[in-house]
Formats: sequence, structure tokens, C-alpha cells
Amino acid sequence: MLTAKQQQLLMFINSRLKQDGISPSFDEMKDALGLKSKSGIHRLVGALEERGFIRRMTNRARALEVIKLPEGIGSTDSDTDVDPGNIVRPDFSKTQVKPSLASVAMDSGVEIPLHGRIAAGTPIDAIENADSYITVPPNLLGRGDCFALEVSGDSMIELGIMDGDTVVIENCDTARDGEIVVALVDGEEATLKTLKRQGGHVALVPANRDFDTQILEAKRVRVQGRLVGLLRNYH
Amino acid sequence: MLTAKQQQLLMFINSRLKQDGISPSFDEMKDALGLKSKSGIHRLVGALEERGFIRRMTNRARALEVIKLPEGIGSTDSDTDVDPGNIVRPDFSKTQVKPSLASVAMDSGVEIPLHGRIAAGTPIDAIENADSYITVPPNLLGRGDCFALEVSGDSMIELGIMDGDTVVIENCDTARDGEIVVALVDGEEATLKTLKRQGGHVALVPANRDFDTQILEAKRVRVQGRLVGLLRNYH
DNA sequence: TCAAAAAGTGAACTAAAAGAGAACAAAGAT
DNA sequence: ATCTTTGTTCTCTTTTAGTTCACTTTTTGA
Repeated sequence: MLTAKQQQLLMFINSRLKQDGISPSFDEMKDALGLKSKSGIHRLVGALEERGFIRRMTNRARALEVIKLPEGIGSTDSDTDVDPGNIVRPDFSKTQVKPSLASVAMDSGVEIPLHGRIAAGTPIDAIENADSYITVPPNLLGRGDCFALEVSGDSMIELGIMDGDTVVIENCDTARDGEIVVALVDGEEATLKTLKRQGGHVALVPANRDFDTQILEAKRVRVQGRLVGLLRNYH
Repeated sequence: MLTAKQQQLLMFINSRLKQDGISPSFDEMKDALGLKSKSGIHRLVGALEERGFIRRMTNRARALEVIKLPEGIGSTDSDTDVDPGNIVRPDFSKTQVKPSLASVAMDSGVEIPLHGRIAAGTPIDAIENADSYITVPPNLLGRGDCFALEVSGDSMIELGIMDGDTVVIENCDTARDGEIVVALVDGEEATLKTLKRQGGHVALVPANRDFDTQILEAKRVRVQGRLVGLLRNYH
């Protein structure tokens, strides 16, 4: 009934809907299948619709719905069926812990507010919804008050801070030489950069050859926090 | 079926109805989503209605009802489910409900075992203390069983995976083209690499110019898990 | 082994989603 | 009747997402 690609896409859509109820965009599906163009997704979606596996609202964003799955695919949603029986796991396969609700219990992480996004050279979008909180493991936190920001842009890519990562920032107004900080320049422009002190000046050093270091009088720069942790999601 | 905003609003409406049976006003919804204008809420409400998630009486204040929730938002607490046969009425459902446990439960962290270290081109150190667990935010997890590994070495540095990072791996034995996986070669050498399929062969592609891609017969390579999340600590 | 079907690419184009702000209209209360 | 709360509509802007087309490559089955 389905080709391999069609099934692969169907399973991806299904897992995303199961996961958070939000249907993936064509671009996300494209990435999920490792394609470079989303026109192929368009064709696959059409094929799945024609075969009665999904329903969609055309010309609407993220409006897919799975209405059936192919035979033999349990609705328990494993596109990654595991046969734990005979796999050689040399080192680390002894314990298998499932994130069952039981283990979601008490030993929880800590909730911190997600304050918005920060980009190279542009102000923080100061969103701060009451509703935006993320949970982070306690060991990622600093000693002080922390908040999270979503990173936008590639200015720190050479230090492994990628577009879309969530960074955990500890609120503070001073930083040591070489620390990565959220720095506010002239009270308006907040960026995530490595801070270097040079006499009465500070340098805000990006980690990307395509961006320039800013050297500024110390009084123009206010440190808003320092980087203490990072989270990334590959889904 | 829904966009992120639509889903966010739907969950808010649902929680308010569950909490005290009174639907929120447009202004309250606006505040809940951190917006400054309620015209956006009007549009979102229209979208939710069009998609069949809510019903409403136009021009009536606080007259929303939730008629279904997206797949996968099966609330962890049965009390917070929408009962399909018994719709929540905006007016005379004064049913008193305890504060939703769902939101508390959903926000807590999940413990997964830390299975050791993984390096480029060398076997995993089988450290695994049974006692090593780390807490990760639920949204970092995949759908299946997960475990964590500490990354050693620079082989994936160009994809922002640095020496010392902790990666969250979902146990699975298949992976899609282009996913980052823990791959076991010839049953003995486990590495973290991007997997590419090339006919009957698979390529294990590092993200570092100083390392070479390995192209191997598919049967020599066993996928042990795929990368779903990453944590980094700057302390 | 050849033709058809399926898959993949890239670009141009169009449309939807999202946010702001203001003015206005309807419903219900005093 | 008039005030307050709440919902509706408009215009405008930016960002995100869907559609289409022309063309190439790969896969598959007769």
C-alpha cells in the first residue's frame, strides 16, 4: 500500500502528532526525511492523502491529521521498533529505563522562565510570558537566579552554540574574563558573546569568523547574566 | 493539526474550563499568551473553531467550549480529559475541580541512566555506575527508552557537539538517513556519528574535517540509538 | 533493459500565521 | 439610558509555510 518513503513520512507525522499535537511543517518534514527540497514532501503528502492515511486542510499551515496507520504498526507509536533480545550491547545496555509516568515523579528539574530569544547584534525579544517556563536539570543551574533564552543566529557556532539552542543564563552583573555573557550595549542591544577585558575596554567576541569582535568602553556594556548551561533538542 | 500557538491557546482554554468552568475572556487569553493585542486571539479562536477543537457562540462573552484535544495530549490525569460524550458547558458546569495535576506532572524532569562515555572512533568507556542518573527536561526525550552518554572528543564539533557534552540517546535500532546515531561497528566500536545510507552501505560521517567518513557494509553496523537531546554545563 | 513510477532538487511565487494597535459594536449590569 | 466588559473588525507589518513547475536521478517491475 505504501512505499518506503510514504511510510517513513507517515510515521514521522504520526510521531510528531503523538508527541506534542502540533503537526510538522513541510520544511520540518523535509528535514526529518533528510531531503533538501520540500516539493518532494508535497508529493508524498498528496500520496498519503490519496491513499487515505492522512487528512489535511490544504493551504493551511500545519494542518495534518493521521487517520489510519498501515497494517502491523501498533498505535503505540514506535517507528523505531526495538528488539532488545539479541542485540549486542557491549557496554551500556544493562538497564533499560523507560520514561514512564512513574519515573516522572518527584526528583524533578527546576523551572525557570524562558525570557525570549537572543540574537547576535539584535535586542532580546523580551517576551516573558507567564506561561513560558522550561524545566532544566538542577545541575545545569548556577548559584543565582536563572532564566532561559532561545538562541537565534550563528554568532557563537564555533563554541557549539547553535541556532535554536536554549541557553541557561544566571542573572549577574559582573563576569570574569573569558566567560560567555549576555551583554547589553548602550542599554539597547543584547547579545550573547564571550567577554574579554582590555584595560578600560571590553571586547565582545563572537565565535564565528563571519562576525566581528566589538571593542567598547566598559561603561557602555552592561552584563546581564552569564552562560551556565545549554539544552538542545534534535526532534 | 495545530500550530504551536493554536495548541497553546487550546490548552489554556481547556485548563481554565477544567479549573473553574468559566471560559476565559479574549483579554485573559491575550495575557495568558503574552500578547499585547487581542485581535490575534480572535484569529486563533477562529482557527481552532475551523479545525473542530472548540465550539463557541459568537458575540457572547466567555462562551467557549472545548470539544476535542489533539492526539497525544492524553492528559496524565484522567480528570483532565475531555469527555467526548459529555461536553463542558461554559455556563452551568460549575463542577469544582482540583487544581490540575497535569501541568505539574508534565513540567517535572525525568531521570535517565548515564551509561558512560562515547568517543570518536574508540569504544565506549563502560563506566556505568548503576547509580548514575541525570535529570533531563521531558521535552528533550524521544518517545522510547532513553539514556545519556558523555561525549569525549571532537569528532562532531562542527555540529555543535563538544567534548564533555552530555547527549540524550533514544534506544532504537533503526535510524533515518542523516540522523545522528550511536553506531556499533563489528560489535565492538561504538561511535557517535551522522548516519547516511548509500545503497547496501552506510556511511558514518563525522562533523570534523580532521576525521574521515567510514563507509561500511550495512551488516557491519548496528544502530544502538539516535541522538535526541544535548545538555551542556559551563561551570 | 527499458519505460514508468517514484524520489529528489531548486527556485519562484502565493498564502497563512502571527503580532500590534485602534476604533467600534454588542451584551449585560446598575 | 448609560456604563463597563467583552467581542469584532480593520489596517499594517513581519515571519513562516504551502504550492507549483521544470528538470534530474533513482528505483522497480514487466
